[in-house]
Amino acid sequence: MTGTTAIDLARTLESGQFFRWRRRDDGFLIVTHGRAFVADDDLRVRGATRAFADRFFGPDLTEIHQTLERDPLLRPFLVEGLRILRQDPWECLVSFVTSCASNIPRIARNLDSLCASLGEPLPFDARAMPHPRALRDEKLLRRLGFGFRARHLVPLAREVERGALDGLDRLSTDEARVRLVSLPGVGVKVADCVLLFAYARFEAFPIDVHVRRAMTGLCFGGRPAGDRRIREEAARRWGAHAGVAQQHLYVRARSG
DNA sequence: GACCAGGCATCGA
DNA sequence: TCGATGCATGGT
Repeated sequence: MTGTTAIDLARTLESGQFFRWRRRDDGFLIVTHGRAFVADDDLRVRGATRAFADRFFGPDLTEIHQTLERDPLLRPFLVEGLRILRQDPWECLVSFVTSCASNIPRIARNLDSLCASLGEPLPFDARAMPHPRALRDEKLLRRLGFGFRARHLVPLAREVERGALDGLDRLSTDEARVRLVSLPGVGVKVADCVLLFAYARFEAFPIDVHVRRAMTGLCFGGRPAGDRRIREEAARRWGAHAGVAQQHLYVRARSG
């Protein structure tokens, strides 16, 4: 038993939760947790242990999927094989601060530039996400194309260096969110992405423009609803699995 | 040349 | 607590 049943790797990587991957002839190059490895559609892995890859791929969601299917409103939005990856918290934090008012190709490009410029070399010609102490120069980040996002990244890195993420995994989701939101450049949406994609808090429900549109159409008859009501509705419908539902909604809302 | 993008911080009502 | 605005830049 590998723990990697029922995963569509391509669909999962393309779902906008993780940006440090690239297609190759022989599979996908994945850079995470300071390492680089290659995985193919059959989940054969090179450059990492089975256990490392499986942990990154996240837990099997078959049971959660079956639970979500019972919601007739959500059922048409569900896609097969979509996982919630388990990312490195710092790497995930940088990624979603960078995602602010951006788009997936640009986010990936920004992060690649950052890693090429400041990251340690890895196998497969990859570069790691730089350590927080390496993010010292806002002007460099602006030259790399981060725009106004550069403003927060240096102070954010300093806070992380001082231990802002230490022990976060032992806090409740609400407590962890409070701490994340206190960091520079981190609002509720970015915090929820980090909680969902790095800490496997499946109750976290990031609301971006696509999910907001999908939810107002789905649950509020197309009438505008505040994020507070959307969050309450998601919690009421899907509870501890709201974040998983969110990722399906996001994928479908973007692909049409 | 608007308009929008996996938002956040700030300010005024 | 809510709505408007500025923030950089690239794509449509």
